Amino acid sequence: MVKPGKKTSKGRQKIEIRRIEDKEKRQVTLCKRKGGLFKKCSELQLLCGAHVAVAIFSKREDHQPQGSEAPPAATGGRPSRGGSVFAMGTPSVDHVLRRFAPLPGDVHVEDAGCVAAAERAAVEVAAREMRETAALVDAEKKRMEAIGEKVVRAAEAAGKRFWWEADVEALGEGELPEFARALQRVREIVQREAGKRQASAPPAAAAAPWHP
Amino acid sequence: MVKPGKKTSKGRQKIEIRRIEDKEKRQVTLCKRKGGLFKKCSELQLLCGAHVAVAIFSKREDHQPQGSEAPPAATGGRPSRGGSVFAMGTPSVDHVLRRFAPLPGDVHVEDAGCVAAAERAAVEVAAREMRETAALVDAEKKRMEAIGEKVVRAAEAAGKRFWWEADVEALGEGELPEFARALQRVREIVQREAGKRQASAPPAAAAAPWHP
DNA sequence: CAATCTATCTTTAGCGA
DNA sequence: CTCGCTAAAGATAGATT
Repeated sequence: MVKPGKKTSKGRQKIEIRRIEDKEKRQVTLCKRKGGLFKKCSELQLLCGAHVAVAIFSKREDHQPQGSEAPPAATGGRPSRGGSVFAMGTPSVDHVLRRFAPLPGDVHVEDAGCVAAAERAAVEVAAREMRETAALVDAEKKRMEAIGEKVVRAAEAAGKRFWWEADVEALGEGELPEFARALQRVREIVQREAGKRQASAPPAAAAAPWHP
Repeated sequence: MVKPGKKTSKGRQKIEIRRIEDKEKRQVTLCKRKGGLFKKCSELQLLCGAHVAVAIFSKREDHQPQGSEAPPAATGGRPSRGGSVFAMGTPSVDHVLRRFAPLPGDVHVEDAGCVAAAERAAVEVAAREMRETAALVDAEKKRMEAIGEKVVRAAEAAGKRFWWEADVEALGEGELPEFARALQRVREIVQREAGKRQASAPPAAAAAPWHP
């Protein structure tokens, strides 16, 4: 049955494309538009056969005056760092994975390969985010800034865009099997360095390596 | 003046979300929806303060029976490889950069840092694309496949997602200045390998390193 | 937070240029 | 590949559950 005279809602209202000040509204809008954006990506891939990768990084809203950097294991294992990252890759339909999500268990991997692209973007954005977050926190400010700066610098130092992109360019399309090989070697180096650092570094604060 | 009786268009028609078979329509739709998607991203960033990275890779349409692998330098310097990559990063408004675009000169860099995220995604997708393209071409099929396979393998070999992402995880948020250092070392290695390859490889076919 | 509902506001399919 | 036009399809702000 229809309900003739019941005009319940006001319908869609026009809004300016400026930052939504109301924290709650902003959160709701993010949630809704995130879904819409993913749908658009999915459609674009289906309609045109294009590959699409998208990543959304929401800043953490609260900048609670730190001091309670105690491992908030209660939240799910992930400490209070950045916001949440939502990413989607093609051709997977709506594969959403939440890195740094409040719930560590809600990650479903259907097609690791396809997700890789989005993952990359997500991590990159996350890295940049760290630097900005550092501006809010004060205790680890310097350290964080140094990290962010270094990462960015490494990119710029490569000449232009991103170091490995430049490499790909140089290699061209004809030859780059060595590239893959070097890639693995890199990983070893980085991990070794990471190992050193990890060994000498105190298990301080909220540095829980979150178990997937 | 209005033109009262002139109903020129049929207005938006409903379509199914399946691959558009008509090549031309597909192209137009890609173009339009790409714009819409970028706008959505821009709005999301402005409204919610979120960071967004998106990359779109359009496959090359024609799978012309190879045999004429002659350097198509006439097209603008970039050879006939993949399709086009359109990427956008935040907080830059609508920064679109066309990697592998037909016109090598139309790249404007406003904020390298912000674009990095999108760039990453773009390159990643491009890499994957190469492998698929290989399925069409026959002459270089094996070589291309090997490349794609290796890259993907390198990623998986890292344990999970992508090699450097895993590294970032391992490092946690507390320490990773070494990461940046290793990153630069990587670049050297890769470039050295690339140099070898380039030196020994013939200046064959369409391997023009497109000058930015 | 996520799902619904409704009345708009926004995007875009089809055609041309 | 991009841009303009028009009208219908689709997305979503605001309120509610």
